[in-house]
Amino acid sequence: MTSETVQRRATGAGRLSTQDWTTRALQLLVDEGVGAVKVARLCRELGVTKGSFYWHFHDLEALKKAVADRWCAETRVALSEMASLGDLPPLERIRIMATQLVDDRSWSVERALRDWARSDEQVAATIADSEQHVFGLVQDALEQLGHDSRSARMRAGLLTYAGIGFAHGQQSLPKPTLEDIDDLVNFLSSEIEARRP
Amino acid sequence: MTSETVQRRATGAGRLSTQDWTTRALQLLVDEGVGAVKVARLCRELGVTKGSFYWHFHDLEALKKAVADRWCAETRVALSEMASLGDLPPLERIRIMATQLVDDRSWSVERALRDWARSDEQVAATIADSEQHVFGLVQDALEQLGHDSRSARMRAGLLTYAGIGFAHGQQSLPKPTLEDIDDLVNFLSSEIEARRP
DNA sequence: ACCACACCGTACCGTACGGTACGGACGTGT
DNA sequence: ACACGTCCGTACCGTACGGTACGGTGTGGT
Repeated sequence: MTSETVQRRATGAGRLSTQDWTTRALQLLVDEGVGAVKVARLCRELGVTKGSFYWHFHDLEALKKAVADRWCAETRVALSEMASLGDLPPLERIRIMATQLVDDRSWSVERALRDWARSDEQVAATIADSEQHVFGLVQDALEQLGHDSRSARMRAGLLTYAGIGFAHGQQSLPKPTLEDIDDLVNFLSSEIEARRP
Repeated sequence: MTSETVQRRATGAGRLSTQDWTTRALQLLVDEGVGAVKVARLCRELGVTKGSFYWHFHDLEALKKAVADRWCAETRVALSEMASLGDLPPLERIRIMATQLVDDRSWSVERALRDWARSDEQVAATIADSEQHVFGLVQDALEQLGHDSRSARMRAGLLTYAGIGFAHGQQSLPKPTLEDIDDLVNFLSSEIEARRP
């Protein structure tokens, strides 16, 4: 039933569902920031008027909350999929996460959602959870490689913060290649050989 | 003359200068994001009306440009001060940069300005310059420590991205202590001992 | 004393936006 | 065929905002 509705709206005809609004709102949010998600703008892009919007949602906050709820759910799914990599060797887990972060277009929604989090508690909480989750995965992998907790904590934090930074960086710095990622993973898993005075 | 004007405005009396507007605008920008810097809001907080604003600036864009110009200038000064660390030992240079990044409150303006950069070309360009500059400093320091260019590039990118990420991260991850930074710097300057199969 | 200018207040306009009230079209079950 | 609920269009309101026009006020120079 819902799939049919979405299908019809995708072709331009038919009625709108809640998901149609949230998807378009999320797209607007990613492309042009929080300030671009407005009622009139959404209605114009969906080919409807405000009468439709205020039938589906009580107000703008309700729409934003729906978007946040949906994104939080999808993020939880993605994180659980990451956790299901537990049977792979630790080095491979880290490599996959690093590669996925760089290669995927997920950093664009990451960036948009992260500045939305400045004005929305729920989004901020979900992002914080996401950070801690990734950090924990990397830390566990490093500890399984024989690193003590202090070393694993430092290196996992370094990689996690670097991932966040990569999402927010301008494109001024050279984008790391697959070889760079290999170097990086090998580097992160290496032992400290000697300290220089 | 200007100092007197600023002084008097700081105590509540007197006329306003251009700097009074830019400082308050920057403060608003940092605290509540780009959407909070409005004419009426600024006038209310400065105890003036719009007649004053539109005498100092032609429109809102002019005010934003003034803020951007001023911040860009201050950033250039900070970067040149960083470059004046050239005579210090390389490890110390990296440690100072890392410590300053974590300890200082500069990350709050960093974060605000970086999402402003999404809608402003000048701000985006300045941030990109800043990134490349920091990256270059770290890379040079690592090369002076004997690392080949490929290794230095990877490690400098890792640290730079981690710095950006630290500015944008929620406070969910543990804030690195001074000891953590020591570990981090030692780790970044270490040699790869052995690769695990 | 007077003038000129920097600085600001007052009043006003156009527009964009969030939100409301209400009616009409369309399908669906009986 | 009838009623009912879903979904949306139309018209309208209040407000907040960017911007303009113009008059007033204080201060420094001559």
